[in-house]
Amino acid sequence: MAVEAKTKEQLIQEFRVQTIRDAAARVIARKGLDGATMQAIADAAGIAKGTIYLYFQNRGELLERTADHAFSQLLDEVLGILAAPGPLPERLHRLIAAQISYFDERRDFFRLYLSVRYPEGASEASRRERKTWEQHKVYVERLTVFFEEAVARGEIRPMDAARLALFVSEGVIAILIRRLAEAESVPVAEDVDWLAETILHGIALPEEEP
Amino acid sequence: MAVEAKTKEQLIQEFRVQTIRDAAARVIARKGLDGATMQAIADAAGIAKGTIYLYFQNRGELLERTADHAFSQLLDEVLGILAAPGPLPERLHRLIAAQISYFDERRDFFRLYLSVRYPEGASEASRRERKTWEQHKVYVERLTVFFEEAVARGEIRPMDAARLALFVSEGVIAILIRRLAEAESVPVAEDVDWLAETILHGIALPEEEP
DNA sequence: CTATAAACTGACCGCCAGGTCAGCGGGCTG
DNA sequence: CAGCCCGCTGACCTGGCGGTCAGTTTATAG
Repeated sequence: MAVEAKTKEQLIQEFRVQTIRDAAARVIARKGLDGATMQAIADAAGIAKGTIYLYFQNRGELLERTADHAFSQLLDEVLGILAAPGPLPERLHRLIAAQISYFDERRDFFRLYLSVRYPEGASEASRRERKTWEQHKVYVERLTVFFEEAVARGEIRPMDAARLALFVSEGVIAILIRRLAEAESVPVAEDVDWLAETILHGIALPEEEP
Repeated sequence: MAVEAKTKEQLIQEFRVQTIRDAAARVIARKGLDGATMQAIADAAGIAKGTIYLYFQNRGELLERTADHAFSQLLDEVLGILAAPGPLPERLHRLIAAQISYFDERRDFFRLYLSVRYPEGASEASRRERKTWEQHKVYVERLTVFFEEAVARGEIRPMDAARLALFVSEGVIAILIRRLAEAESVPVAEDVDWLAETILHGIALPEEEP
């Protein structure tokens, strides 16, 4: 009895948390971080503002957990690809495809992603949003290791893996910005191919090929 | 007399505008966009808050003109490089060098740059900051033409110039993020070389070279 | 059906931002 | 030197935000 009741409570709790998170994500996507007021989120969730505070400590926690949840799925997928075996070009391709597809199917989340991605400037940054996007850091770090291993294995030419990791992650964003800017985009596969190809071989003319 | 007086007025006007713009840039750099309140900017400029409104309509205009002014110098330089003759690798190199050097010497401005760079999300974006960074658009458009011409001239292999332009501009940002994240950076030249090299030749092993 | 507890509500609070404007004072004119 | 002009000031206003909590509604138990 006690156990069952507790479980039920937890389910309801979880359901409410999820409802609020989803509403927050929708509002941020539509109006940006600044436009995502507690009232707007409450309205979007169809509840009263006060109710949010039964499930989240404050606005900061809500935003943070919204972002964490929204991207944990993508992060898992990406880390899986990084951990899997296979030739580098194929894994790089899958890596890029996963990210572009994710945001292409959830265009609104990209705005949330951008809002949250950059390190709050050095020095005495405002207290707002301290945690600075833990997941993105994990991703870049893991990507760095990925390239380090590729260099060690002789799959790519020797180069600074950390620089490369950031370069690749920004390259994905470049393409996404372009995709989302235009109303009707080319197929995802085209952008993925282009990006993988460009990162692998650069833009210069091939030196000597048949 | 009238003319001279008018000139003097204009000089004073311009001096005030510049003082305020500079103060705004400093504050944004130190505290971020959100932390750049009118009061904070006034304090930094050593004037009263009300005075700002004698020279700028409102906060939006001040921020916009601050950004415009801060980067017009960089934009001029970059457009000059794009318009100049020379072999593509060299021009690409100079292009990257100009941007990285600029922000390396004015690290604080990079924060301002990031704040302002992205298109305000589609749909019914908040009225805040409408103009969406005209200069950056000009830069990317001009860069697109630059690559189109390079393709036409056979200097690089055929590829989508618009995609490439965005890719290059984001690549610069990737390196800048990395530079500014670490306290003591490697020489600018190293990063520039790396980026130009990577964009030109990619990361794959060379096919067949001596 | 009633009593009690839990979940929910939204009017309210304090705070702080952008923006205003009546008045102050330093310098130019006559 | 008097007095006016005008750039400048900063106390003040207004609005909207995050956050609270007394009161209401709803669910559960007996």
